[in-house]
Amino acid sequence: MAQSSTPSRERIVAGAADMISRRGLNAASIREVAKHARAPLGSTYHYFPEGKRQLATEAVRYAGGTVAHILRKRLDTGPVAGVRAFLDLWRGIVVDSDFRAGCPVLAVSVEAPPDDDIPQALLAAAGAFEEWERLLTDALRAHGADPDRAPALAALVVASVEGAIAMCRAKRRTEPLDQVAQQLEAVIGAALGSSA
Amino acid sequence: MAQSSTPSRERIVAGAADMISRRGLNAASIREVAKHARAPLGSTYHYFPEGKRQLATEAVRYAGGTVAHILRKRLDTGPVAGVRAFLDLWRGIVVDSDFRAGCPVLAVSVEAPPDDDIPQALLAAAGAFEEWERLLTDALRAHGADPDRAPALAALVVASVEGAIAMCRAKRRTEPLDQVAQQLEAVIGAALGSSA
DNA sequence: CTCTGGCTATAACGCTCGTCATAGCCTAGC
DNA sequence: GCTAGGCTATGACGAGCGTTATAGCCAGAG
Repeated sequence: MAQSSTPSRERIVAGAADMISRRGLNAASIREVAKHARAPLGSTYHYFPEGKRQLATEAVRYAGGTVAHILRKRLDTGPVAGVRAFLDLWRGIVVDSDFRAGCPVLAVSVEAPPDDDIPQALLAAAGAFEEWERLLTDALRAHGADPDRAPALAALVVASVEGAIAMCRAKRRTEPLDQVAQQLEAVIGAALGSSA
Repeated sequence: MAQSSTPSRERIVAGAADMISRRGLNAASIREVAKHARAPLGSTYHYFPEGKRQLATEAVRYAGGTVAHILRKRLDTGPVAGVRAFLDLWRGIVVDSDFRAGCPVLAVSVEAPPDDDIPQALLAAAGAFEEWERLLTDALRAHGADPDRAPALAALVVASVEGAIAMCRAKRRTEPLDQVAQQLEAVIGAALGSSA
């Protein structure tokens, strides 16, 4: 009995999310994830019997949930503050890793399964995007944005931030995230100012 | 002597770009690329003696150049038309492939090399992004946008389109690209209307 | 103290990968 | 016709992958 209470499992998931965000889904091997989390390889298949499919899915859900949590907290102060926190979060990850880490949700979304082997992780990625968009949409509406335009505006925010993360990695510069931050702030400010 | 004149080489590069955009950089194996281009595996190393590094780099450059060419043509009609063409191009690729293909430049930007093995392809990706941004910036400036704001606006366009491509793949829906298209059109329209 | 069961350790399986080497084809130039 | 050289064909190499199986450890329940 005695059901573990291990931090092992969570460490593996978090490590997998980090690894995926750096190397991509395919190059993030289970062996490396286990070593990086100081867990034996056997434990990986003990905690995640469905193998890499399950591990990748949980890693995406974990990352999506973490970001959503931060987003939820900061959006209380208003959409502009929330978007700023969203951007700063990713900026920090990119800079702290010296442009080696990115967004695991994006990484999974870009690498398709061979045929349709790992659609589970893709579903989790879609879920993460949708949750972020939903949070942003609600905040925009609550602060006077046109309710009909809010979802598209939220999609613009998520899409541009994800794209900017990739661009920062390629350029090894934070310029894209900074430019996107600046423009998004202007756009959202205008959208809140002129509510119908 | 007789230097080939083969379409083989270009077919391999184009096929590699397509494969990378579907499976990602790591999962796009040279064997599969060769088979998909109906070229023997040996030829791959004949044409690209530096191996996968070189092939990936040329594939990114090829894709970047193709998009830039289309962008250049359509931006003559104005930034709004150019952005629309940019979005429609990617929308077509995503839809025609049944949400299996994406942007090879994005794929390369998301998957880092193990240590710093393939920075060449990353450099090519950065170059592609920069060329697209430059074309958009010039068109925005030429049509009355604030010259200081134009580069950031161009970055927003590229980032949001790239992010939307990934989101469409995850959701298996074109909604993100459509929402981004709609919002970008509004933002650009406003930026052109109110030039300082 | 015993024993149960969650976790670990270790080794192996088949497969695919990137890369290289070598021998052969087959056209274009003399 | 013959020869040279761009391209092809074939097969092998070591390494890493995901996955599985089996035996062993070791805390905690009885």
